[in-house]
Formats: sequence, structure tokens, C-alpha cells
Amino acid sequence: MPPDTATPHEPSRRRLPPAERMPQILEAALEEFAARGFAGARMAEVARRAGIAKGLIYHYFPSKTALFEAVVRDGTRSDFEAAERQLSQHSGSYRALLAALLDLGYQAVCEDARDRVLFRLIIAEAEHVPELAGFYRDEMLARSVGIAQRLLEAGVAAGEFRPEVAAPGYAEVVLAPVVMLSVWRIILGNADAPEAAAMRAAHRDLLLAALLPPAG
Amino acid sequence: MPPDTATPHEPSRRRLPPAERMPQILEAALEEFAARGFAGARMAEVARRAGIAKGLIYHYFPSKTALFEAVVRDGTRSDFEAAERQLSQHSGSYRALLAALLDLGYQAVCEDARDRVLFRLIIAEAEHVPELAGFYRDEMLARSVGIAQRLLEAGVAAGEFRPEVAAPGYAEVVLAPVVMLSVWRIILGNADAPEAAAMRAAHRDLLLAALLPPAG
Amino acid sequence: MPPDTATPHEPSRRRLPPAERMPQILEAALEEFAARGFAGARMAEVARRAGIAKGLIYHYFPSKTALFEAVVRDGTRSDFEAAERQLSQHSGSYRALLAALLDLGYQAVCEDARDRVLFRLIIAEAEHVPELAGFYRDEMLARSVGIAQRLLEAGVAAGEFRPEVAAPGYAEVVLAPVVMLSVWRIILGNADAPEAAAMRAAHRDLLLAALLPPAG
Amino acid sequence: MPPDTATPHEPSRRRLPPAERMPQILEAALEEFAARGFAGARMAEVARRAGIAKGLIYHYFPSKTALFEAVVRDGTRSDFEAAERQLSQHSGSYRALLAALLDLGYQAVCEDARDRVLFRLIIAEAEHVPELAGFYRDEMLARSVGIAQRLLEAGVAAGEFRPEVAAPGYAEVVLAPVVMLSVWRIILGNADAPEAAAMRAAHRDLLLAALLPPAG
DNA sequence: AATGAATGAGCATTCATTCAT
DNA sequence: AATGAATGAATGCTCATTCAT
Repeated sequence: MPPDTATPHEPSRRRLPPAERMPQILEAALEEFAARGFAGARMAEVARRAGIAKGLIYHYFPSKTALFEAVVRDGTRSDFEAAERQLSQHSGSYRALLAALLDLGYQAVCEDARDRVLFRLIIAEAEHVPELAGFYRDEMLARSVGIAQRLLEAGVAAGEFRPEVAAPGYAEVVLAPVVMLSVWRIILGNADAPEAAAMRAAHRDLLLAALLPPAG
Repeated sequence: MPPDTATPHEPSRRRLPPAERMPQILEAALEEFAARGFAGARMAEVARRAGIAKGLIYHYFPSKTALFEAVVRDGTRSDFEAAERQLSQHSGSYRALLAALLDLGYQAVCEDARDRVLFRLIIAEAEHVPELAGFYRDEMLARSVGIAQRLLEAGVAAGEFRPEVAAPGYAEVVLAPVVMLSVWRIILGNADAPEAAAMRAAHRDLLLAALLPPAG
Repeated sequence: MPPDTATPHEPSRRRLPPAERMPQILEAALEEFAARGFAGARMAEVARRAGIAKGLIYHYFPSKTALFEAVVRDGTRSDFEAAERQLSQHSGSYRALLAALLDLGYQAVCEDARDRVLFRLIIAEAEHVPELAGFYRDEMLARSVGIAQRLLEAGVAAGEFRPEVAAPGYAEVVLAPVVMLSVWRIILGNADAPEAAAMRAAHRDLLLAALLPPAG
Repeated sequence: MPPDTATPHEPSRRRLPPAERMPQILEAALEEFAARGFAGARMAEVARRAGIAKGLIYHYFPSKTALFEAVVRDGTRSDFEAAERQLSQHSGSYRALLAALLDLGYQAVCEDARDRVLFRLIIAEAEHVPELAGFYRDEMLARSVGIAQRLLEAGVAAGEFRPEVAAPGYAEVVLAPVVMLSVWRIILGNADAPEAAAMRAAHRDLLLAALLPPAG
């Protein structure tokens, strides 16, 4: 591993109130945990990234594990709010809404989002930190499946989609390709992962063909 | 983390030919890497699991990294062969083949496969061990996308599927839900992940509806 | 080799400024390297001699090799300065200066100098630590040859010595016996090595006879 | 340290009588000890150089230490014999004999002699292996000083040299430059050490001038 | 005699954590 | 609050030595 060149904070040697210091540390810790995983992360490196001394971390967090859990808890800032807002404020065809939400999803995946960083952490450490799995289940999977589910149900109710597609399992299948692209980008990097644009177009085409009633 | 109580090998102090010892070590290492990740894995624990002395590992592998790479390389024993065989030996409708391959995929995901262990390792460590990303890209993603692509092309050629679906991006979207279920099971465990049966049924229904020409 | 009972520092558990701790460590390391050579030296033993924990060494030096190089660099405090001063401040016959410098050299060899410890280290490890050879060449050999060379040239210029003796090779031959006595003492100890007093007298007699013009 | 490319023996897998195997091992061990010092030498490397398996060394030598001592004992093959022969068979002027012996000495130093290898070992390890110091004192220093001493005494007896030069200390000073050149070559390599030819010429010139009676 | 698989003690090095300043 | 010197328990790795084959 290269001697990480991540930009450290300006060397603020000034005394800061906890409300300002904690986010600095959490941000630095997120970067470090994401870059090295839990076991590979070094407290000294977290301190360097935050621009503070090693010892100061222990004023705010009693241990590496506690810091890690705080990082995860802090990661709750959701990108789902935009989608949920679109869903509830919607007026127009559900075909159009489906397309709009798909665009939103692929766009989120393509942005250099901190979310992917958290996502990788979750995949890597979920087995050892049960809280991570719970967090993903409740804050990420449930919400995205919920959005897809409500979209499908509303479309069925409006007569735009086939009635079967509101059954269990459909929502997961509908959103899986977006999430999977995110995983592929985690594994392969943005360059080597499948093309986002091609997948988005294919995804939209397939969904529209699959959801609409045969009669059109 | 508790001092793992995984069953160690019988305390064979016997001299074994390398051809028998190496798989023992690779097996033990896979378990340990899967349980702890690369950084968290301990060579002493690998030795304990294999029922040998620490030093012997270094008789076979020059370093922890080399051992890790050998574990991954060794994991190449592919589940794709069955799918590739079905694809090339197929006679009958491509709708039926699609359904059969989907069943094969969901079944593979549901088996307690060592493959998922390997998959988690790849996701977690790909950034630090470049070989892993290449391995996934060439041996796993390319093969599964290739199978899906050939299925789509053949179905189009046979007039069973819409011509558009052979375009880039479709194959990835078609197989993404199966792979994504695998990831969800990695994160959440088999119990908390979405229902495989429901997803499989929804997936099949959606694909058949999406791929067939409008005229039916 | 017995588990060395060299006096460890007082068990100072106090926090010290680096400017005080580093010399402690360097001193302890010199002792240990001198006693065991580079490969044989143990970092734990260096720590014990310095009265600190093993880990602290790595706070100051990134590796055993770096510590070794620092020890050597630190040993530069030269005994050549006295000789160089005499040479430049000299007024009087060069025969007398020659005798004075010889006395200085034999005296330096006979003192229980840390320099000999360093010298043995250099001889023993030069092949493996290239910096050592360069250090000896530039800081020890070049300086002592330089002193002898300037003495010979000045004596020739003053008409006291034969003109030939300023040619290449003479300076090395002139000082070799002093250096060699140092090596013999390294190998054999002070007791078994040739007599310093006898060598000094013989050396002075031979040089004076050899350098002076035949006419006397 | 580079992955040593020293030529290993042909892989003689044949069973050999001890009388043939031992020299192979001793030769290989001398190379390895000389290259790495006692602590740094590896038995596996000795075996590789000898073209045999590690375990076989222990058929002939009970331990690394025992092997080392055997290497030293075996190194007694003297280069002094030629000088001693010249000295005893001599007829002619002692000035000429002095020059001839000097030539012999400088020539021995310049040859890529195994002796220097042993010499370095002696310097490096003498403190820890008392036998080494004794060996050097008796087999090398005493013999070379003895040769010089007898030469001086014979020259004095023949009236060629000043009577004083048979006193203690002169023999050591007379031969020191040759030995010192050997040490310099050990430390600095043949390329960086002082010029052998220049030293030899200066050495001869100085000695002849110093030893002859004033009257010539 | 010969091999090289196997052991285990030992060593360099790392790093979470503590605590004097 | 803040620092970074100091600790010590791991942990990766080496290597002399043993011994089954």
C-alpha cells in the first residue's frame, strides 16, 4: 500500500469545542476505514488525516471499535431523501416516474459518493460488526426497496403496470441492477466496471417492457 | 473477536507430500481470510486450523500476501461450467433455457458455497490486492456476462426475443439481480436477505415479459 | 553467547525530550552492535541497555538498519581534529612534527577508545552496509592519509625530507603501522597484540631514517 | 542483500564418502560465513552452495558453531610457506631478499585470495570465538612477524642493515603496511582501497632507505 | 548416506492504548 | 483540550535443528 497521500486537515493546533472536533475525526476515520478496512486502519493515520495528535482521538472515542461504530452511525445521512421526495410529490405517469427514479439512481452511483465508501465497509465488515448489517438492512435496503415497492404499487393502482408486479420479490429485482452497478464499481473501479449509460438505457427499456400490461 | 474455535485438522505430525499439504493450508487459509479479512487474518491461526506449525506455511508460501493470492487463484474452480454446458448443449426454446439458467443461478447462490466467501474477500480486498479485481473481472464477471449475452443473442437470432435486447448493457441488467442477491446474503446473512424464491419468480416473470416481442 | 549483563540504564520511565533520549539509544545501540555485530544484535537488548521499551526505539529510528547507520554517523566525532590542528599550527622542524603526530596516533590507539569499537563494526559490516565503506573512506582513511600527505609535502618543501617521499603511496605506508596496531588490538585484545611502545619507537626510528636526505 | 548468485556445486545426489563431502561443505561454509558473518550465515545457504540438502550438514557437524570452528581450523593452509622457503633458501644480498619478499606479500594481497575472506571473519568474530584470535596470533601474525624478524636479523648479521633494526617492534612496523593494505581492501574493496603498486614502491623505497647503514 | 518436510524458539516490527507534560 | 513520548502485546517471518522417509 502506497504511503497514502490523502490531504490532512490544516494543522489546527487550536483548542476546538467537541462539536467541531468530532466531525473532523469522524470524517478522517471514515476515509481511513474505507481505505484499509477495520483491521487495517491505523489510529495514527486517522489522527494524521484529521490533523491532530493520536492521543486526542481518545478524548472523544474510548477505542478503535467505538470510533468505528460512531463512523457507521454518522453515515446515516441519506441520499434516499431525494427519491422519497420525488415519489411523494409526483404527478404524471408512473412510467415517467420510473424513468426519473432510475436516472436518479444511476446518477447517485456515478457520483464519487461517500456512500460507496460506506457501502464497501459494510460489505467487508458486516460479519464482524452486527450493527453494520442492521444499519444496511434498515437504512439502505429497506428504504430503497420501499421506494421501489411503492412505485410499483402506485403504478398498478393507476392501471399503468401489470397487477402481478406488486407481489413480493419484484421490487428487489427492479432495483438490483442499480445497486449491483455500485458493487461492480467498488470492485473494479469506475473505469473497468460495466458502462453506466448502457446499463441505464437497457434497464429502462427492460422495465418498461416488463411492467406494462400486454395490451400496452 | 473471540479466539475462533473452528475445528483444527487432526494433529497430523506426519510428513506429507506437498500435493497433500498445500490443499490443507489453502483450505485453512480460505477459512481464516474469510473470517477475518486479509489484514485481520493471522498466520498462526491459519497454521492452527491446518494442524501444522506456523513455520511450515512459509515452506510453501513466501508471505501472507502470496498465500492470499494462492487462495484466490485456487478458488477458480468454476460454477460457471454447468451454465456454459447447458448453453452450448441446448435444444429447445430460449425462453425455457432462460428459465433454466436462472434456476441454476439462484440455486448456486443458495447453496452454502465457498464461492460467496471468496466473493466477499474480493469485494473487501480488491482495492488493496489489484490481482483480485482482475481475477473477478476476467473469471467471474466476464464469464457470467458472456453467458447472458450469448443467450440473448441466440434468442434474438431465433426470433424469440426482441432484437434490441442484444445491445450492450442488457446482459448486465439481466443477470444483476442474481448477483445482487448473493451480495445481500453476504451482508445480511441468508435469513435477513431478500427471499430467494420470491426474487427468482419475479425475476423470471419480468424477464420473460421484457424480452418477448410485443406480439407475444 | 550469554545473555549479556551489561549495565542497563536506570529504569527511567519518565518522558524525556528527544534530544536526551536519542543519545541514550545511540549509546546503547553502539554497545550492542559492538558486542554482537549487526546481524547478531537484538533490538530488545538495545532497549534493555537503554532502559526503555522495545517499541520506543521505533519512535526514533524506523528500522534496525537505520539505527545502525545513525550509530555510525554519530561516531564521527573525530580524533583527527587534534592532529589537523597540530599540523596547521606547527612551527619548528618537520622531524619534530612527525614524531609528535606519531605519538598522538599511538596514544589514540592505546586509549580505550570507542573508536575502535566503531572500527571493528566498519570492518565487519562494510560489505553489507555500503554506507559504512564510504564513511570509512571519506571520514577516516582520507583524513588520515591527508594529514600524512601534507606533513610529507611540507617536509619536502622545507628541505627536511627527500623529495621522492611526497609521491603517491608514501603517505599510506607511513601511517599504516599505527592503523594496523589498532586492528591487531581489535583482533587480539590489548594484551596479546604487539607492544605499542616498541612499535612506536621502531616506527619513529625507521621513518626518520627513511625520510631524511642521505646527506643527513 | 542480493539473492546471492554464488555458484552452487553440481547437484551431486550421489552418496559420497565423508572424505569427499566434508571439503565441499567446508568450502561452502567458508564462503557463506565470509559473506554474512557468523550470525548472518544461514545453514540452508551453506547447503545450497555445497549442492546438498540442509539435513546432510548435520551428519558431519553437530551445530552451526561446530561448523564454524571446523571452517576456521581448516583454513590453516598457509601462504607463508613460499615466504619461509625463500627465506631459508636464500643466497644473495638481503636487500634483494627484502624486495622479493615484499613483492611476494603484495602479490598475495592482490590475488583474490581466500585468505582475505578468512581474515575478515577473524576480525569480525574474534571477540566471540576466542579460538579465532588464537589462530590468528599463532598461524598468521607470529609467522609473518617471524619471517620479517629473521630477515632483519640476518641482514644485520650480514652487515647490510643497521644493528638497531633487529630490536623488538621493527618487524611489526616493517610488515604492517602490507597487512594494512589487505584490511583496506577488505573494507573498501579492491577498487577503492589505496593503490597496491604505489604502496609497494613506496614501501620498498622507504625500507631500503631506513634499514641501510648511513654510510650506505 | 541423503532428503526436505516439519518444528518451535526467537527476532524485527507494528500499533492500539496510556499518560506525563 | 492537546500533544506525542512511552508501553507492551501481538504478529509476520526466519532459521537452526530434528526426523520420517
